[in-house]
Amino acid sequence: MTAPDRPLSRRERPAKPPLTRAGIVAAGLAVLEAEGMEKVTMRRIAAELDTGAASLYVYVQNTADLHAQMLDELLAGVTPAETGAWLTRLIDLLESYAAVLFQHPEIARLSMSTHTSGPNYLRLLDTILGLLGEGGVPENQAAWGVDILLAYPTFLAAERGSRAQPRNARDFADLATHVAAADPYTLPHVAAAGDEIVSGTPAARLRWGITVLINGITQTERA
Amino acid sequence: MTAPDRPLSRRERPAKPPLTRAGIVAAGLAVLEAEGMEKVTMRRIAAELDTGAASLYVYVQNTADLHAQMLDELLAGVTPAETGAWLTRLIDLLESYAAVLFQHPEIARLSMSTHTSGPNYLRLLDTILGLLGEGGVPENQAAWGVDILLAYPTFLAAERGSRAQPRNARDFADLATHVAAADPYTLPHVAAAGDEIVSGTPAARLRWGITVLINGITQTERA
DNA sequence: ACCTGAACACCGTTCAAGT
DNA sequence: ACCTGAACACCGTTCAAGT
Repeated sequence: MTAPDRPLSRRERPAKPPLTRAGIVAAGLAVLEAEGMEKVTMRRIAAELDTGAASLYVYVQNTADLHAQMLDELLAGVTPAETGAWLTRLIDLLESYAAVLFQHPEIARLSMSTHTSGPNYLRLLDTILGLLGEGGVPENQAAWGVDILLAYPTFLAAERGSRAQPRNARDFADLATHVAAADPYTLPHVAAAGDEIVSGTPAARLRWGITVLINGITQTERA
Repeated sequence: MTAPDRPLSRRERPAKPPLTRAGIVAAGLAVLEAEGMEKVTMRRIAAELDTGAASLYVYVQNTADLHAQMLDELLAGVTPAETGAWLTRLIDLLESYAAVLFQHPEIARLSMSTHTSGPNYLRLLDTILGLLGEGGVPENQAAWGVDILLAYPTFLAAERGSRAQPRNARDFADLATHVAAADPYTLPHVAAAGDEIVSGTPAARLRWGITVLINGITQTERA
């Protein structure tokens, strides 16, 4: 409405913080929180920082690089309890990892293709290895086991993260419908199991799943 | 070079097969095979079928719908052995599922966000439930277990599918580098486990992982 | 009913030109 | 060295107009 008829001088313009890699990642997370992953584009983030998309390329290699950085930043919040039995600490840690991913299913999806070896991810890996070691799991089983332990929360989150995601909700309802309508002749076992297949809250399935994985890792020797 | 100076008449033009949903899915798979997932776009597929992108929307709701359809089509090749012990048949089936996904990591990645409840997916579900039942696994454990059994191959394929994928290969090498360079003070367990973490062929890790999951599912009661 | 071209509203990334 | 605007080469999806 009251647009000035000349460009603002440097003194008058609101101070624009300098671009940094961290600032770009933070802006990316802000957009993610506010508008979801599909709005996390170079152009949108640049707008957030009051600049052009091209300017970001001084600090960020490409979109994949940015996404990996964002994921690692989110993992900063995943920390273990300091006391307690190794098993409860491990389950808690994995549930907290899952919680972060459930809040950001799009990032969970991304983390399958765009890996991070950022400091927070490595710390998480280290903590899990430590806990498995405490539980007496042989080192070679633990080393391959971490991968499996991190995979399942990621998968569950990607599959049905809680963020309002019309497409995904519809897909799952779709599966439920197909399972309910399964022809007992062509799909006898699906028809027999019925609701059981799609039953349970994500939290309940996660908890059981984590136990399954830990039991399996503990009890399965490597050839 | 020798372009005709008038449009070809209907008789002269090479016969153009009519558009069908199946034809569009097949064209999508052809493009996937030839040029990779990132080229599987509405426009590219339309070009393949000698038409415009808009024409596809008569048969396909949107990109997600198309992708789900493509995935289900790929699963047609995943079929179980007819004889043998339930355990070896189950392991074989999961390895064959994994093999398909390893050849199409981009589809594996996609299948996390875009679900299919297509006929082939449901058949796979049914077969696995049947085999677990044969193995004496209680029905409620089997019903939640299928999800876990299908998750791990998907995750592994998405993570390091074999198709030439410069970004992914670099990421994994990156992780290996970080693991190798892990500071024994801040990351003691990673440093101790060292190479072990990134060791083994995908096939070997997959086989051990499947065994881990089956053992866990068999031995973990549901509350 | 099916098909089409053109348009709309976007993308990531590069690059020459500025400071 | 950093920043910018403009350009390049794309996207998915919609829609009025044709057959």
